[in-house]
Amino acid sequence: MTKKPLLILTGPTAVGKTALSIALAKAVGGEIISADSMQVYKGMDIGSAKIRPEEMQGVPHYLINELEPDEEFHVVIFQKLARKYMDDIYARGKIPILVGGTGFYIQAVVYDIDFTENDGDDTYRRKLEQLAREKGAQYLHDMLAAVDAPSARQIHANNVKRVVRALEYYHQSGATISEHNARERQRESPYQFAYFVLNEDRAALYQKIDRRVDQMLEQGLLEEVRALKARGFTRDMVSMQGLGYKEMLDYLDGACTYEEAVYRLKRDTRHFAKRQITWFKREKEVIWLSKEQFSGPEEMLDAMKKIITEQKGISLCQNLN
RNA sequence: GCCCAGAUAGCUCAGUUGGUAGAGCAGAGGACUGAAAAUCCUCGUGUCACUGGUUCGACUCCGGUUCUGGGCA
Repeated sequence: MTKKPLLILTGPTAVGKTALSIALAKAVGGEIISADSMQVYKGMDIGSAKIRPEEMQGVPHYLINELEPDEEFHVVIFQKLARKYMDDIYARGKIPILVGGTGFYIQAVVYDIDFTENDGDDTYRRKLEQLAREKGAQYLHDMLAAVDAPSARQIHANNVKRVVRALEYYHQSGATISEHNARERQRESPYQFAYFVLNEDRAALYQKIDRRVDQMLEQGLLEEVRALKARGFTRDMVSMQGLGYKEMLDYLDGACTYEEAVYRLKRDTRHFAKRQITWFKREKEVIWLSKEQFSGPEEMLDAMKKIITEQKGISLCQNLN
């Protein structure tokens, strides 16, 4: 059986994924699944730079506005839902396009990473977190070293989240996460995929980020966050740890000045973009699209189509959007 | 014009009794396999404003010059 086609369009925040994704979807007969950890939440529009309905131009989008900000969401849920939507899209004879900046989510789908060994009960995790607070990060790391030395060597003691997860994995599966990771790393993708990473000159990207934050503020980011706060959403929720939300919440709570909040939002968004790029550099089989290499969007789109059809052997849909 | 305080890494500043310098931030690189817009790790040579002098040796002491704050006229 031949592998099913899958297109991926990603890149650092603010690079221009959204606009290109619509053009790509229309050109190949695709439907878009958002691979974004923040755009799933309803009411978080400005801060997450969510695509507006009128910008979609009739291209179907999934995993946008599906959850309330206090609902649970993480890779495993993402993977499950993305697969479901992909099946629907294949059934309709269309090509799914993963669009978004969350590299971890993309990896989970593209390489079909196995996450089934966990039971969803988080009492042990809570206990570990409590231990870390009381006895320190080193204590927890020592616990890990006792049961899974290779993981302990790979994970820095200060990285409490990683240490907790490794211990949790061992507790629930009886196996070590280091072995699991090594195994999953060998996986071959079940898809015939083209993984595009849109990128541009670093200085230009940083300028765009600063400008986009200013635009978000003009569009009413503060009001958006104020409304979320009024509905009772707080910093301990994953959604409220998103860029733009945590900083504005700090300001609204009186923890810092407005200027300080804006400064941090810009700075941390730049840091985030850098981390995203680091992730994609490590990811194998990616196709880098540097904006500087093309005269414009049309030329870039032509190049993408060529790679998709000729290099990847994916045939486009006859009934385009 | 006079008095005082500064002038050290892109920015904000440390620098002990003279032995050619170090933090935070910015920036760069990296990790990541159930919080990932999260979490974590690594990376610091720069005419110590300029210029004379004292000294074996000056960012450090003394003189002068320039500039920047603040004060007094």
